[in-house]
Amino acid sequence: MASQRSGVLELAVLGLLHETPMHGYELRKRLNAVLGAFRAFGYGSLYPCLKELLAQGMIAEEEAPPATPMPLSGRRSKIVYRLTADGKERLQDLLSQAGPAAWEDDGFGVHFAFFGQTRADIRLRILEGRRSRLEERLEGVRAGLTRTRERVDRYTLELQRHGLESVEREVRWLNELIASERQSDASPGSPPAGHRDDGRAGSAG
Amino acid sequence: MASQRSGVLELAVLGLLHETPMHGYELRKRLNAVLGAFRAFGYGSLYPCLKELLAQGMIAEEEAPPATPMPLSGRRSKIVYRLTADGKERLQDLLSQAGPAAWEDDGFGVHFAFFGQTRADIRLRILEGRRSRLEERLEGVRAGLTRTRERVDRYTLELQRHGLESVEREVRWLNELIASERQSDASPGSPPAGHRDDGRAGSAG
DNA sequence: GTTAGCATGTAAGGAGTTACATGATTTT
DNA sequence: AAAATCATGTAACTCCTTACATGCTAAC
Repeated sequence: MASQRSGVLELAVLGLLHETPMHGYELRKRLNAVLGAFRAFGYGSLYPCLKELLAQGMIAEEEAPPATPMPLSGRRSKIVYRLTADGKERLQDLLSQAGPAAWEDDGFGVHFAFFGQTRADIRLRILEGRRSRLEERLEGVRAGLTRTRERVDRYTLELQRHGLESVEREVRWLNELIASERQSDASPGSPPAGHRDDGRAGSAG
Repeated sequence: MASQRSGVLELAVLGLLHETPMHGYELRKRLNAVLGAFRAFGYGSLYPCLKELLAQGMIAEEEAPPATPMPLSGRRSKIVYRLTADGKERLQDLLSQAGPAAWEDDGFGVHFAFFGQTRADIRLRILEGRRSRLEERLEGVRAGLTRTRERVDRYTLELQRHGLESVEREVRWLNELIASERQSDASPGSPPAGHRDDGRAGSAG
């Protein structure tokens, strides 16, 4: 066990491999297509992560289908990974945690990306958690702004302005999402997203 | 010499102390007022940084003015730091580097915050560097989007959409800034004071 | 007289990052 | 056959985070 690598990468890898088996290089491209706007990972991060997930038994090398052209000898050039049962369990476990890790800057994007696999109540908690996190941040910055008796130069000010605006934007976005979530939650006739909403969590508040 | 701590914090601390001497606690508040929309630092990051900058001679403990109420004995409860000559030099050095460190996600905010201390040509290079960085990112994500023959669920899609929009927004912001920089650069008579007014077309949304 | 905020720190560790190294496969 | 891209990895490092620890000072 030892290193519990509970970072963004692990979740992202498990989540992507849950959709379909892949090899590392492809994984990285998908990774940067999905999360690319927020963060990027290099191979130096990915391969060690794969190595460890493999050691933990969360993923396994997929045996190549016999139809594929064997390179030459027994050595295959691509290593296709798939999620094991343990890996699926771990993924579900990670996606069920509605804590700071899920709504801080680092984690939010990845968690959101796999909301399709996440229970509706957890989704809501994460969205609300992030929103209040951002609102705290707004307050903090605004407090610093109003208390500005120091002469702040125009760049510092412009940065704060732009920062505030971005955060406000995200809050509005979250508001829409939360409203949308509540709506689909309240109407049992229409399923929330694309596929399955397994285990209903009783009633809403 | 040894550890050269050339991270975000160092620059931020040097930059803030250049404006006015402060003690650690206050420094952290200013830090999170200025950069709070992008990132936050705890005391566990700040104090070690101060310690090292002190050891390097970049900052020094300010001697308290005799008028202040001495606590009891020689022990003072607040430690006010000021920038030394070496520190100012180091700050200028850091602010003169128009490289990836200045336009990647981590560094850009801090560098921008202290543009007031930065040479005009460096400012422009950093702004343009960041813009092309973001444009690369846009291309990467868009490439992943168009090549989406896989069924992506609506959350992944919504995340990409929101991410793209945010990045596009920042690009537009950078465009305005760059235009503004070029303008003030070209007109030596008028200082770059006036912050952008509206009146421009386009930004409906 | 006790909470809340001010103020300063340390020890241990994590989650990637950077730079390097190598070979296969496809395109030009 | 050269160049680009695909594909996989390692070693060393770093900047910061988390959790902990302490005491002073103002407010209620």
